[in-house]
Amino acid sequence: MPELPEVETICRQLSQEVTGRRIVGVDVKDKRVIKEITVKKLRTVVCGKTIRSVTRRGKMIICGLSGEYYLLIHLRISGWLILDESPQPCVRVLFRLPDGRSIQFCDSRVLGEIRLVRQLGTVRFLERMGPEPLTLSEKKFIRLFEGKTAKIKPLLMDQFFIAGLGNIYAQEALFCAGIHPERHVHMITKEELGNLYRCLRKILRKAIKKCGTSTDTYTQPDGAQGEFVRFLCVYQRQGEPCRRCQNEIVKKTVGGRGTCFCPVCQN
DNA sequence: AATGGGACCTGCGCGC
DNA sequence: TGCGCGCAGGTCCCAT
Repeated sequence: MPELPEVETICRQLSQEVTGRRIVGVDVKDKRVIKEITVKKLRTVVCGKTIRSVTRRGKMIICGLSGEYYLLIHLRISGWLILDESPQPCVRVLFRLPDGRSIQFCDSRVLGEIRLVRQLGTVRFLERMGPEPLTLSEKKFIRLFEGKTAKIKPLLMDQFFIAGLGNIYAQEALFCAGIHPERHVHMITKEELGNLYRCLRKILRKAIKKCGTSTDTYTQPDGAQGEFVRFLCVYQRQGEPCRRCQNEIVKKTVGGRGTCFCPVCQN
């Protein structure tokens, strides 16, 4: 699933490859991924525009275009971006570049979305989004939890609480910090939250360094796999031995989401 | 106000 | 072999 490290990897690679290039064509293969505007309008506006930047906020990819337009791309569960000359499997939209390559929005489950806006401030999802975990002090991180009572794992995955975490990295961070995913946050000490903060940042940094986690459809824009999958401790490891204590990793539903953890190391 | 569940989707793996 | 079912997950939306 594309979460912060995967989206960061995509943005870094794309930014390097396509910044300053012109979009010469937009080919929409599946209009379901285009939200809020018509395909015609998207094509009319985007054709001829130069890509000024490729950045992200949380899991949202923000592609700045000339003429003060922003292309917003959310990959949701099964989306990925490929930069290539030949059309890829599951491609839904292609943005053609002058050199023959296209930025290809691929998505097997068609839950991802592309939007075009003039002002980022008008996008509710971006406006309400919580802080970036990698540019947040420990003090501010701990302060986020004040007055909260929810279970820790659903809270970490709440984009309005903190940005960029999904089911993989929330689980991995909790394992690292030795915290049970169902603990209610008011029962977690400040020391434990400090530990969680350090675990979270360590894992996100390492995952970015390894160019993300390829478990399902995600690949980097150049087609390479994300290598963090080798370092997963709990995600999709139910039934396998805990890397720390050798007891069996279990899986249960927490806040409606599949959640793996070590019942011995995490409490 | 916070939480839970369904809808959106498709591909895959399972049981029969 | 083949069919149908359930599950996977991020976000939105509605109900409680």
